[in-house]
Amino acid sequence: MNLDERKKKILSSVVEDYIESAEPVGSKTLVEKYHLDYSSATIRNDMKILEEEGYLEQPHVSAGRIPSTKGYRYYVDNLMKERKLSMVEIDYINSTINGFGDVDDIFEQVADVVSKVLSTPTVITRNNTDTIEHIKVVKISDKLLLIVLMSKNGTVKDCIAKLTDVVEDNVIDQMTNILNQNLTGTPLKELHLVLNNVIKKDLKAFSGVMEEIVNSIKYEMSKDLKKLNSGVEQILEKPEFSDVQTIKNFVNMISTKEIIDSALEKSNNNKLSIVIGSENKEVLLNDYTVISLDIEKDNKYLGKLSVIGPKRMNYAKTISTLKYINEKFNNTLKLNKDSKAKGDYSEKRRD
Amino acid sequence: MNLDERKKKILSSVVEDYIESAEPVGSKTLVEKYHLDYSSATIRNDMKILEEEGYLEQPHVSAGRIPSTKGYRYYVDNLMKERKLSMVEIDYINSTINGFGDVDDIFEQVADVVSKVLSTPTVITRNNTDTIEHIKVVKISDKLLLIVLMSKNGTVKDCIAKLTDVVEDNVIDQMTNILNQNLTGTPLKELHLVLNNVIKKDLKAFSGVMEEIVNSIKYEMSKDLKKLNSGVEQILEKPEFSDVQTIKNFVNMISTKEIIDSALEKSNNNKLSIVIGSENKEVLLNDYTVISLDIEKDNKYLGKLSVIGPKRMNYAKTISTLKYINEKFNNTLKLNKDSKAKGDYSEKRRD
DNA sequence: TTTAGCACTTAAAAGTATCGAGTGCTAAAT
DNA sequence: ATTTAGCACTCGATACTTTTAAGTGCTAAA
Repeated sequence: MNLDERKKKILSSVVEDYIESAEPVGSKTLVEKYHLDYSSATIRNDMKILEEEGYLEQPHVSAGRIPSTKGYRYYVDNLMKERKLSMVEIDYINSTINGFGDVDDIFEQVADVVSKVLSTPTVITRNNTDTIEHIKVVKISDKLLLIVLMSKNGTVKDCIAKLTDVVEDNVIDQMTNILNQNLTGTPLKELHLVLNNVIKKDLKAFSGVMEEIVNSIKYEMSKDLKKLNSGVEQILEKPEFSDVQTIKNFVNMISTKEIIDSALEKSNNNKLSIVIGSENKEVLLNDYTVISLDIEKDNKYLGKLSVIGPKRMNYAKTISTLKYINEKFNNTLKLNKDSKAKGDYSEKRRD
Repeated sequence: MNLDERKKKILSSVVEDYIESAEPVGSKTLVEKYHLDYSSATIRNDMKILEEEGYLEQPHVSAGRIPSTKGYRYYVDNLMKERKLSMVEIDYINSTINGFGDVDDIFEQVADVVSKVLSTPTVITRNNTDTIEHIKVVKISDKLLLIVLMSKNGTVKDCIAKLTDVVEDNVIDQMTNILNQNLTGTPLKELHLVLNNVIKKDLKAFSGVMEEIVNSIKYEMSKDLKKLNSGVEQILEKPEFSDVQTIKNFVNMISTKEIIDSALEKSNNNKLSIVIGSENKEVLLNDYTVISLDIEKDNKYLGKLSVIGPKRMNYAKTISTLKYINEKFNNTLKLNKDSKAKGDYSEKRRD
């Protein structure tokens, strides 16, 4: 596992050249483009050793070398240099994320920007360890209720329940109380289960009304938290997508919820997770790399931002972009709720 | 423009065979597969005339014929037979559209189903002639307001405004009144203009608070009303997408907002609009057909549902699917608001 | 340990040959 | 006047062959 300096230089040059050119890298290229003060024959010998050790691969005998998964991994863990974002990139990010809307909206904006800066598809996943903090029911008209769900980490979700009959105001207040008593502290993930219990316990008292509300909440929560933010147009321009089958597989892969789920699952235990090529459990992802960063604000987990691209992606740029976004969340973005607002609900309800 | 019976039969057979097979149709195929009681030579003569008249095209001299835009147009206007949806299709549609959520949600479900049934991308556009009927501002916590916009046709939209300072309840009531006085009846399309005026007139009185609210509303309204509901995976399996350039162009086209806008604009004056190939103003759409249907309920325009596919799409099936959806809106789906609820706002406001 | 030199391998590009589906036209048949 | 059999012709598609060039691995010398 310990490579001498020259081999390290060769490996990192191969990785970087291949990331840039998408062409297998030959010994001559290395000598000329990178400043390796050795002859091409020497480099060739080293490359052969690097191949035998599993860091490089050769598409065919008369081609240059490309990095293997192990090669990328070594590069990412040991050789990669940090890359600062350029002012242009920073300006672009800052001017596009305006901070309007709820946390979901902002996440969507972020994913959009990231996919543009990196020319690669971006997946966002929102917080799923969050819990319900408070529920509010607002009567919009006689047969229309707006249900607002506020979570501990500051997300606000709302949905509309259509009633079949007119309901008295005090009934709504009673129901709101029931919902709050039963649901406060419930993880969003488990909300549907708890709601089933609520129905069983209290349905009789309020007949169809509660059922409507519960159904609406369930539907709202079932809407997919994972969104794929395009960038597909852009990735298709990359040279690895020059044959029809690759494109089809990629488009299929990226539209298959299960695959995206599996990709994101793997990264659960690390703040910054990099899963390269065949390190992905899912076979269809074996030619791709998934980089995810947990987005946090004030030590609260807001969600995961993931980038899916070819193995040959710009690792340094991707990572620094994600980190910058996380920084931005902590330093400049104000979110829906600041900590001082906590606990206000019970005292000052107006409805 | 008047074709004799035999030529009509030939044209419709060419169109239908080509829709099915995606291969240029030759005279022999026509004689054998369709029951044309003439020799292939006779058919060839007629095909030549149909080509001279512009209904058919020949990719190259030793190939069969494919329909031209004019040919498809004649087929759609004069020859196409109505096609009833199969029970399987109807069941699938009915079981997938559950009617939960607001009108936007239902439209999204519908687009999803349609793209699956037709194996082709579907675009939905929501109502943009609708007007504001009533605005409600709900205080969620000290520094968080929920603004609910109700439109005349029953859409409910809402957004969240984050305040920098705590605001008194009566101030919120005053602001709500101002908003309602100024905005009731405003077309959603023009909302941002009117909001600018509101800021100018009333900003001084309520400083930053109103600005926050107005910005939130603006942002919410600026979110794209047009959504592209995938189906891209499926369309790529069709034989016209067998070369990389076609796929890239298509993916680019379909991700370009301006192109989609232009496609939908054209259909503005008809309930059912069919724009075939080169009839599309936008050059990039010249190989595609856009079919749109205005969705209405109780004579209220809810939005437009559009399907984008290759010229070689199943016109009859597409049209009958769209019509079935419209019917479904009228017969079985209940929406947020029924007409009786109208006018309730002013009398019974609880806030 | 490094390097010059060279034979060798192979994918990709360019060129060539063959095949066959489908045509248009002519002349004969209805 | 209309229809049809017959046939030469065209041209894309497919398969096969040749050429080219990039890059290697090995050997022997520095």
